[in-house]
Amino acid sequence: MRDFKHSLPMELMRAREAAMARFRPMLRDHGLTEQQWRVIRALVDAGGADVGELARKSCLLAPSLTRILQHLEARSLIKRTQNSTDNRRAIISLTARGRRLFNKIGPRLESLYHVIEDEFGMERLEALYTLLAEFYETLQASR
Amino acid sequence: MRDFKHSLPMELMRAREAAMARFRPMLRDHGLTEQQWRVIRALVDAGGADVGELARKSCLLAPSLTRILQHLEARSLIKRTQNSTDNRRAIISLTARGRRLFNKIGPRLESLYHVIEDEFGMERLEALYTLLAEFYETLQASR
DNA sequence: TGCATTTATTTAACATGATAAGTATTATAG
DNA sequence: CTATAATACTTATCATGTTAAATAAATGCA
Repeated sequence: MRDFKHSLPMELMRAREAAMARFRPMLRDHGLTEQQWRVIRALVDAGGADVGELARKSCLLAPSLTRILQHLEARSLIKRTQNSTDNRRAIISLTARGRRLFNKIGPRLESLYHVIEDEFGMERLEALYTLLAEFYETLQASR
Repeated sequence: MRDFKHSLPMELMRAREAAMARFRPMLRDHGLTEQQWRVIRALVDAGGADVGELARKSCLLAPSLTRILQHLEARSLIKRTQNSTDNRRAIISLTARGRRLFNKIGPRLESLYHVIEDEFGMERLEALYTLLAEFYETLQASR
């Protein structure tokens, strides 16, 4: 059997964890988990979205997102607007406070990201992005 | 700011999830989680290890591993041997039952993995492995 | 030897991951 | 119209992720 170390899901996880270890402490300093940050960032990107769209954009399962939104709402970082033609969907958006938090943390994470770019090199990083996207597309296509 | 979609941890996660979606149903059919399988596989690879070594090999945090070992022990898939010169470390190993489960599931997961190899292509897969390993080493080296 | 320190593992607490089941709303066939 | 199915979330349950604290055994040093 193939060597245990040579397991793709494990290698993907290790690489991801190595990167997250750089970002997580700063998020934690601001009382945010990695997943909560993904939601905030997706909301900045979309400027308001229903729960389903948010789940796709932030790569979170619906039940996880439900709980995360409860936490963020309790901290007044997001709000829900009930005005669609479909009463099942509430539109989620950032509050002013949520945007301020994003503006504070975002640039700091960016600079941590630039450190990784410098260490690993832009070319290899782009190559990695490309392979990852192709891998994902390949596996999705055959479903 | 860089596009939200272009986030390395997210891309790593999506790729990993696309792969795991292929493997998880079969593990579930045998009552195993992905993490429990990683422990079993690490034990086959090592043939007996203390908790710390097992945590490293299976890429699990110690508290998670503690709980997982409790589950596996309750199902008689692993056993603990208390014979080291260091009474803090118990040596974990598979039971005969654990090995049988591995022998049953392992080949099936292998063939699922071969499907991915065929779809994505060995060359690109090797390129991906190489980049992931280099990325991990780069980020570890500067700690 | 005696005691503070370090190391290995476990507990605790809270958040998320994963699956199944429940609820409310909307769409649709007849 | 109306019963039924499909959709969008939410709850529930159990397992793991993450951090901090606790426990216990081994080590180092006065």
